Amino acid sequence: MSRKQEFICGLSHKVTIAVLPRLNIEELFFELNRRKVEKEKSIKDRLVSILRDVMLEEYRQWDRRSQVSSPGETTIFRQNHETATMQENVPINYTETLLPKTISPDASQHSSGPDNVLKKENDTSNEMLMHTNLKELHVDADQAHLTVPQQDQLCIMPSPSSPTLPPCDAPLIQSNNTADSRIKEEDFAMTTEGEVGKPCHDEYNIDTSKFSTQKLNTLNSMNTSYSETPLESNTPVEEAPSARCYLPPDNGDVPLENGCHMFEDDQIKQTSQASNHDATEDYTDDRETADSGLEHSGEESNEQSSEEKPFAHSFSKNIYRRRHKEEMPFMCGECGYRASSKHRLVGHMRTHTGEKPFKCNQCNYKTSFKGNLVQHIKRHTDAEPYRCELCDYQAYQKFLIDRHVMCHSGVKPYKCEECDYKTAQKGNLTRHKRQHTGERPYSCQRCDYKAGDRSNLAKHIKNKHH
DNA sequence: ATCCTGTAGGGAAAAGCCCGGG
DNA sequence: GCCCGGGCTTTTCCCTACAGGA
Repeated sequence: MSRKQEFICGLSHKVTIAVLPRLNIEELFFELNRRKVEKEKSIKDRLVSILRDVMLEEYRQWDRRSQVSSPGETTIFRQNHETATMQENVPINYTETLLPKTISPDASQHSSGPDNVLKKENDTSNEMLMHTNLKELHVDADQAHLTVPQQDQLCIMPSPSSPTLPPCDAPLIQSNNTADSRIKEEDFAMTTEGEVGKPCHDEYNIDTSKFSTQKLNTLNSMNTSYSETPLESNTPVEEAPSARCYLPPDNGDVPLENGCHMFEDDQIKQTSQASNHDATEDYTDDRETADSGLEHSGEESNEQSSEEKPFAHSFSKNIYRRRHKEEMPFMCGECGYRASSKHRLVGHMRTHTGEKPFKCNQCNYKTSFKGNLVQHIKRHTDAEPYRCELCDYQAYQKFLIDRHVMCHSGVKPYKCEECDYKTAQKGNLTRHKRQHTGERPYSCQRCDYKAGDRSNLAKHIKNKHH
């Protein structure tokens, strides 16, 4: 798929088809419903496949229309779900990502009304959240010149009776205008869904009346200052963060910079809490029981520990599992990455901003993650705590010693599908496959030589041109 | 000289796990 | 006691360099 397609077929401004597998099944259903595609009971992979096909078809239709229309000029418009069909309007981009909190069989029974408009409900357990990023309508740079149409072409003016639609009083911002990445209230505009409140499936009903717009109050002045203590003798220097992070004023969704949003999923929370009891009965964790026996080795101590706090132990652990494995309420609007907590998402956002606040004071190394700096600093020490029992190899990372031991064992889990080649490292298989594809991405600047491996090109240059 | 492979170093990013405070 | 934020550690993925045999 071309980069162009990747960007155009997104669920929202920058979310691409590649993100589809990371969406919740509820989100997939919702997006399908939004596109008026008949859904079926299906596993998530199937839904992803369906939605991907739909999005590609939309793009193809749009592409054909673009070619028919005057070349060199493309108009941004939004799909009017009320009046237009997919054949008539093919969206370049969607400006909002709607995240239903849950799919309830009786969701259609939920009331809807004006009270829900832009209202932070006291009980948010049933609230479905959405976020918008109208201002970040991105179109690939190599696309045709964009003409911003009139406001009525851009925005779907919400019906007065629509319970979820704030007024659209601002035109969409031209896609390449990204100077100010902050989301303003005026930038919000929800499309009126033709299927609002209408069951989309016998069992999976999405009541869009339960959606509310995210809270728009951003605390721009808040700074994500880092207060890292120096790492022992190496004392990594900490840079002042250049990017600000938008933190939630309350329980609302949180727009972060660069289209990053956080979602508060109270419904999921409630569901998880409701399931806590059952989960605790099934939960066992060998490692934790082992840890509890540090002072008293053996099964006895473990059993004793469990007896002392039979419920607290499993409940606490269960909370951990719920937090870190089941709930992922914080989503990055850039790539669809989901995090279990805000600080994880903040860290993730550094991968998009390029912020690298952690610096090694012994070299120029910078990183976005403190843990990586800790790993890096080990390089500057002589300590290599991991040693191979079969040879003299030593490593400062456990992963390195594990991989090394794998070489001794002769285990080669990566197999080529086209020949009998096997290897212990995935990268080797990737490199090997270039033989079958004939790919030689590394070209010599001084002759016609091309290599499938960078090191071979380096050898060639060294031998031929030096 | 070139191709191919094995091995290993290291960075980036995310996940796992834990703890303290509200 | 519970929940949340956040810190530290570990794991995973990927790219790359280097050496050596064919």
